[in-house]
Amino acid sequence: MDMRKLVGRNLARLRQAQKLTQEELAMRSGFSQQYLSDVERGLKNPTIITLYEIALALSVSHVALVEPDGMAEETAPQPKRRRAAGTGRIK
Amino acid sequence: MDMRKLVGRNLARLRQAQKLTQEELAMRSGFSQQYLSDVERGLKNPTIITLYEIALALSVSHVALVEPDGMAEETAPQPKRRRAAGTGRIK
DNA sequence: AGTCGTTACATATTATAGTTGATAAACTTG
DNA sequence: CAAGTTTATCAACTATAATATGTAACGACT
Repeated sequence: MDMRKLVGRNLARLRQAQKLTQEELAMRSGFSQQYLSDVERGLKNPTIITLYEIALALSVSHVALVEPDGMAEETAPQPKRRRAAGTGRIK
Repeated sequence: MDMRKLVGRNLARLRQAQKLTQEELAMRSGFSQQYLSDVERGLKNPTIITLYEIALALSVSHVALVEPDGMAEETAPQPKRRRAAGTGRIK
């Protein structure tokens, strides 16, 4: 299950349904057209606040952006989050 | 509408409903107890992948973590996303 | 073919998400 | 009440999300 792809598909579908271009949504949301393009193509892992603000600009519920859309899932696994970082404290 | 607080409330409620400690959820999810504590208290702005992985560890749908929970919204506005960054290119 | 509108691609930078370890504070239990 | 358990808090670090800018590629239309 790839959340980036799911959210991307939902976003693209909802935007197109409203006959909006990415540029128009960009202006409404304050995100750049280039960023929205990446999100729609599943290349970005947005935060929940970003999700909400995009939904707001689209006048839809943020839930609509994360709901399963009935598309067949690919066999590729969900991209994982970041790996291990610093020790958190100077030893 | 503060997404961080909403997700935090949903997470805490669902976790407690399953009688899980943050430590146990931490072990199941691979996130640290400290991080989950921050998320539950609305102090973190997780990405959609993080959202999904927490939901997976809780054996609930990720949608359950973002659904409105009927709590009265505070008058404080949604925290905004990040501000302007670099110029993107050496001029 | 040329033009226009739209989307995709590239790059460098900054802000912040997520990690880690330590530990204080709060809560629960016997 | 003391001890054990759970959650909250702090701080420093690394990885990455988001920004800004430029522009290539694509599709539609004349």
